Amino acid sequence: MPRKEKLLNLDEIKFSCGTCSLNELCLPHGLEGSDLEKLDSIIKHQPPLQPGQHLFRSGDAGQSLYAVRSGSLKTYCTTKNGDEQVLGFTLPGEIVGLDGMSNGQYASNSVALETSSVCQLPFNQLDELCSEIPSLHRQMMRVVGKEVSADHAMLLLLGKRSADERLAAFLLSLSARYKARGLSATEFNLPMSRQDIGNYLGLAIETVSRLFAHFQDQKLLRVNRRQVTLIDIARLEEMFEGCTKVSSATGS
Amino acid sequence: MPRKEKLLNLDEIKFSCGTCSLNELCLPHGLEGSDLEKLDSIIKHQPPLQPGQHLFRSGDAGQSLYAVRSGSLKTYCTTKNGDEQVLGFTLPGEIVGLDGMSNGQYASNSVALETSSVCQLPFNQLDELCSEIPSLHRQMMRVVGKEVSADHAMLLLLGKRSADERLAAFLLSLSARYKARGLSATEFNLPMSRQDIGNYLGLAIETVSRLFAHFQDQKLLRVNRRQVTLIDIARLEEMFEGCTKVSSATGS
DNA sequence: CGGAAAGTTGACGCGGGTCAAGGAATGTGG
DNA sequence: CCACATTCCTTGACCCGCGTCAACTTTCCG
Repeated sequence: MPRKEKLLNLDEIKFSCGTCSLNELCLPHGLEGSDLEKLDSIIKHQPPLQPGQHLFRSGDAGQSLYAVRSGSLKTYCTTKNGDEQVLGFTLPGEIVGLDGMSNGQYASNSVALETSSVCQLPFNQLDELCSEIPSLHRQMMRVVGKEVSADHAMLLLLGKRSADERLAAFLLSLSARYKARGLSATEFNLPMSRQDIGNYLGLAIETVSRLFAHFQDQKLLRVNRRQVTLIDIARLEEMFEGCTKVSSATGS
Repeated sequence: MPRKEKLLNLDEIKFSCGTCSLNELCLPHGLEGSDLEKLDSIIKHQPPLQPGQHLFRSGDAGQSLYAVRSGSLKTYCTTKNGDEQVLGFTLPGEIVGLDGMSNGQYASNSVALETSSVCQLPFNQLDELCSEIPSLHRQMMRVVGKEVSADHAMLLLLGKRSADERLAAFLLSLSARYKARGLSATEFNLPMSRQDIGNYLGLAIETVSRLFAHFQDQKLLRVNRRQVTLIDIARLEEMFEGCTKVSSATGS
């Protein structure tokens, strides 16, 4: 099948950190030349994930970080009595799987919300590379520090903020992250369901739905199912004055 | 002043990772011999912190991690409108300051709850040492992964759990951490105020007070101001079935 | 076309926040 | 040693934000 082979080759060319448009947002940020190639050489590529397909599950003997290349993921954990807490959403250029570094198995689950592809970075090879390339080690630490900061901002959100402040913060975070990826800051599709949003923000799904309606009444945004248009970002920000920006782990 | 000099020498001898009883809980875990000495050599010691004294503040150009040697710290962040969210409490052997790794300044504040001493670990020297000692790099990653896992467990707690489940989880976490340090798992002093507990758990101070009274009525524990005696740990755990254990960043 | 999943909207009630008052421990100056 | 203030904690009364329950609509998908 020569046709398939050709496609694979094309993929391999396209999937290098050096030519990846997310480069600056992602782990390679700050790396150059041969260092970039070394990082490239340890990355394993996989067939894209289908919606609903898991990248890893809690308890999996996971030994890799993953950088999202396209699509989006949802990370969540579950309790023994079965209910689920959404921990975050991962957009292209962001890293997922950090909680697997503690003891060799993941403490959370990660599932594709849409068709998504990821770059797999095995821990042990990444570790080795970090000794060779000091700036990679430093970049790893930055990514990790960012994740910790983001989680802390989220703790503040859940601990102190009212329902409308939470939703405003969530939309602003998405907006900023899309903008950083060269997409529109005001018009985007939500990759996740109301269920997921509510769960993530510690709110009932009905509350989320009502808040969207309420925001629309106030001319803060327009919303039609998953299509959102932010109209008055300034007032949304004002409404949410004072919280550190909520974002996921990224480079830089 | 020969007397002072002698004291200082004693301190220096006592304050080495090799002889520290927290060794196994802390960053040096897994290191031996000369590696341990190298780590020791980059640690800066400081005069103990007094209650209420800050280790660092949000925005400080912080360039260090800190390992708590004795006492306890509270980490918190603030919003522009002034209110405060407690992010965690740090006990001996635990690491604080990870969120300073992302961009060279801390995103949170850390303050001593009682007289406390810490070991200061400058990032840049730690980075260098990580290239030299691969197992230190791996241990750093474990510590960081653990912090992320703990934060995720906390997100679940705030997002999904009722007030009594939150307090039960908090007490069990403290109990387990004291036990790991060779202290009693059933009798301990709370180093933090009701205010801090409530803030940390996303509850009003009055709610915390009422819950303590309620738990006491149910013979789950005895409490007198900050002195707590857990009577029925099994029922506390049952009450909190299903949440991952909440703990702070530690070694191993 | 039918059945399920996702989203919306309204009615109701409870968990826990808020307000207020008072007690207990600790500190401070006389 | 005592009056007094201050801080920390407790307890009660009230009430509101948001969860829960339920009915309905819309979209999705085989």
